[in-house]
Amino acid sequence: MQDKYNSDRAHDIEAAAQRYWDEHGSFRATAVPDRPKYYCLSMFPYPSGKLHMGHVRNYTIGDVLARYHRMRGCNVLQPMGWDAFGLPAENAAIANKVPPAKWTWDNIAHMKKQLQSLGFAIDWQRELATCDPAYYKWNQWLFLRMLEKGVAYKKTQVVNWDPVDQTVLANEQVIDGRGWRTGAVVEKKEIPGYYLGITQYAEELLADLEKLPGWPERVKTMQANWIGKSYGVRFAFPYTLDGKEEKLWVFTTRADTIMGVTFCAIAAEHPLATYAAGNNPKLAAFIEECKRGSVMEADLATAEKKGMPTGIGVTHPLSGEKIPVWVANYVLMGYGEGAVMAVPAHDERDFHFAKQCGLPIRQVIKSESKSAPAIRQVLREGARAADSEETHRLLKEYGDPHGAGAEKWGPLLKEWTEFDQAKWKSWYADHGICIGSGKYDGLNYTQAVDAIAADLKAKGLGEKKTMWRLRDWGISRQRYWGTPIPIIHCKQCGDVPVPDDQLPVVLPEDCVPDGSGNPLNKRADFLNVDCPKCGAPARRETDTMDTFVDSSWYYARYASQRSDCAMVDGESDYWMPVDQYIGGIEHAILHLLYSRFWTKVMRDLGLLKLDEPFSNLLTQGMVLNHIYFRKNEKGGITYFAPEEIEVAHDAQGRIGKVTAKSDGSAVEYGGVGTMSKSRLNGVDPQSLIDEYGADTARLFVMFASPPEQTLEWSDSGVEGAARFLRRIWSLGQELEKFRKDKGVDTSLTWLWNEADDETMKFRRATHSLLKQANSDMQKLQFNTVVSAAMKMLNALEAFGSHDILYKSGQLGDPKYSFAANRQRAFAREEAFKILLIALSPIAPHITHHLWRELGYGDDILKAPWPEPDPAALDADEIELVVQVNGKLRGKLRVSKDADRAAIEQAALAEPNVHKYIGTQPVKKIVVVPGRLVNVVV
RNA sequence: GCCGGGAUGGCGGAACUGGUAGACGCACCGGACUCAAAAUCCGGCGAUAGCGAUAUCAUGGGGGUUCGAUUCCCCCUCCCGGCACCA
Repeated sequence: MQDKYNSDRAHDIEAAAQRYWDEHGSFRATAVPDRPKYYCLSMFPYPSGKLHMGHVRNYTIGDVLARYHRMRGCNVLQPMGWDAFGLPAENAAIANKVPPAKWTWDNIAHMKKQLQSLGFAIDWQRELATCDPAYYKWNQWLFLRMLEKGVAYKKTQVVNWDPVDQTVLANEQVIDGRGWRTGAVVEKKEIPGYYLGITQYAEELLADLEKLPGWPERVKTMQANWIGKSYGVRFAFPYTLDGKEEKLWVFTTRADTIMGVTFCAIAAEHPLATYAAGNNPKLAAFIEECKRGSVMEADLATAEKKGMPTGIGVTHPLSGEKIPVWVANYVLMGYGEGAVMAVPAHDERDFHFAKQCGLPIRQVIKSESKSAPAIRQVLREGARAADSEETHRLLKEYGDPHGAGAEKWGPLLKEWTEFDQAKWKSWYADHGICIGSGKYDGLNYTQAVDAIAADLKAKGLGEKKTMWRLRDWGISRQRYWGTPIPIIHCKQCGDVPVPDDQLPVVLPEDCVPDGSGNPLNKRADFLNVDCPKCGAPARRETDTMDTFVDSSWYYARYASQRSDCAMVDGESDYWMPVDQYIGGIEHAILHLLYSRFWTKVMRDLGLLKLDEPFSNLLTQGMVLNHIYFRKNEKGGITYFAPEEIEVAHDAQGRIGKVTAKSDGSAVEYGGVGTMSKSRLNGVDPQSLIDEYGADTARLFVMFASPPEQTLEWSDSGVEGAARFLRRIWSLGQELEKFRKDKGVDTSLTWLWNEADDETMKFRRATHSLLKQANSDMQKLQFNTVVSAAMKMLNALEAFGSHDILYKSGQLGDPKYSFAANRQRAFAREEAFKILLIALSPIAPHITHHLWRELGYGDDILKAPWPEPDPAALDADEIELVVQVNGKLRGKLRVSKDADRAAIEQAALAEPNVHKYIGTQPVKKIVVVPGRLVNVVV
């Protein structure tokens, strides 16, 4: 074995380990029906060119889990692939005049090499790229099945349209109302496109979130908010137009305020607005203005309230009053009915609009007492809660809820829990008792909504209804680099699906987009086809699918034999669902929601046998780095890369003066932020691998912070990780050297009766650290797993060395008996093995190497994961903490089965305890077994 | 505005179901080795007082429950993230 663990050594052993895994097919996954499986999946990367630090973090987390579960005895599947369609390839093509296909495949080749150099336990035989016709064929195939089922359909939508590029722009590509590339004023345009009926699954998508205890709460709430279920009443305002009876439908969640309606507001796109504009040019102009506005929702939210009267009046369904109808820019055509009842007294938007336009405001709700928090506190804590005026008042009025007042509190309690459970958010702020509402006066929210809904229903003018925020998923993109939508447009037959036997519709790969429109529109060979129905010349659809389609089911494809005859096969029944999915929080809604939807569709088509694709989800935090900059006189900012910076520290270790290496003058420190090109604070993982090797990179990334939190980059932290590996190496070298030199038998066995106390203690430390590491691994808290490994190494080093143990060729430091020395040697070897195994998922190369060098086995991957030895953890004596009035006053060693009385007595006998008790009488003694004694005086 | 998550030394972060706050690492300080530096090794390292043993104060702020609170409850401040004319 070589002396030093340096960069070259690391690269050598890493390459050798990777070769070993490759030659042994170590990570090939085969379905074995009876074996427990673990499907570990990291979100596949977009092949942008090279890996970034986020990838390293993401895939290291996945790899640690894959290796850990494998050593725990699971049959592990960890695949990898490429989310290879998308805009960046087109932009690169425009910039470099290279076809997107070539650019993409080149990037894939490079990034694959980088991934391999990190030693991930990936089954590369299952690799897939979504731009491969063999993959996207099944996008097309499933799309056609959806069409048949009515889950996919065609409709005309309003989009951002760049008139110069002749293409649809995503909301993010519209900057200040102009196209990001052309600078042309973006138009709102209605164009036809294909939609997937995700709303048909809204109820299930919401309800099934409960089946996902292994998902982070925040992701689930984000999805729930996105799906946006709201309960309310849909009802109509009748009116007469040109002698005909018509109805203006609206939706409201606040039917209790219906008697406060002073006008109705409709969206600019509402049919009634179009009608009213017919003989009102001013209104027509206003409607045009509204339509031209940005479709970005955030812009809408901040826009000023504007509106115009239509001149049309409708009848209030309950009071019979005449209500004017206004066109208002704050009403969205896409939600509900595109029309609302306006109650300025109890709705903020209506209020602002009414103020702006001089419309009347009528209060119909009296706020209930603002005592909800107080009620909550009283109900929870009873009579003790009287710490505010409000709780005092309530207690005085009703009595103790857990005592005499229980009966009076009953209804209040019931009401409160109902409100709480239904998450009726702003109960005390907004909900209240009806006033000025005729027969509804005195009713609370629930009662009023019930009564009003019933009355509306009786008149045939409305009923309770559930509304969703979720909209159907538009998948048509006027883009080249994506899955072609398998439709042929025929003059006679209309939109004809491409027959299954003609799939895939292959995307021509030699196109070079020039930035103006979709190049497929210029490809006669692609465009012109015969109608599959009538045979007449027809035109192929040139829109491609949203790339989120590609990523909605790739996990199921990995889990199958990737055959040309089936989208997925029986193998997926074995592997699915994904046991652990790992990826960025930025996918919390779109990708994860689409995938859940897609899985349900595939289930309904009999392709998959599960409701949810991902059992457990880990959303890893972003990677941050320090930001350094200097402001120039004009206010511009110049950024400095961290390696161009010199940081001075004061005697306390605080950051002092920060200077640029180039000119030695001061630079400002801007804290930490995400790694970005513009701020020059990115770190290329390749440079890290080149300098230290993969193990150091992996170790640092896992140690620096828990996986869900942000990770702050630190060069000295990386150095620290490398230092730790060097120490492990030296220890391994010491163990090996001793064996070679002394030729001593390594097959020692543990004989507890030969071991001395120090050895017992050392072994106890080792096994309790193992216990901690195991539980942290289970909790996915890898930073403390590393910390446990570091503690093991510290303990090992402190315990002495084999050099001393085997001095002069005989087994023994003369201080100890021969037998005791043998046990010391055993305990060290055992601890080192445990350390290597515990560390192996995180730093697989060095541990693989040392395991073999030291003759512990052929392959550390085949070593079973160790469990702590209960006998080692068992101590005859335990240490108890002694407190007086809850303050630490001393420590106590007692026998492990000392009884309460003995412990109390021993505690009272402590001199320091005496000192603090003094002459005060002892009130009571709290004994927590195995932990502490607290003497209360 | 609504929803979610946070706040612990100079820094990243530990603390199992309420039980020794600050593990582990980084930075910093002192020492050994060295002609010297780096590397390595040994020691120190929350604040205040004290030569010291030790004491007091400390987990964003205020209150509460408890023998005991970083942990549970109430109120407040600040930070981060998501959604946002959703009727």
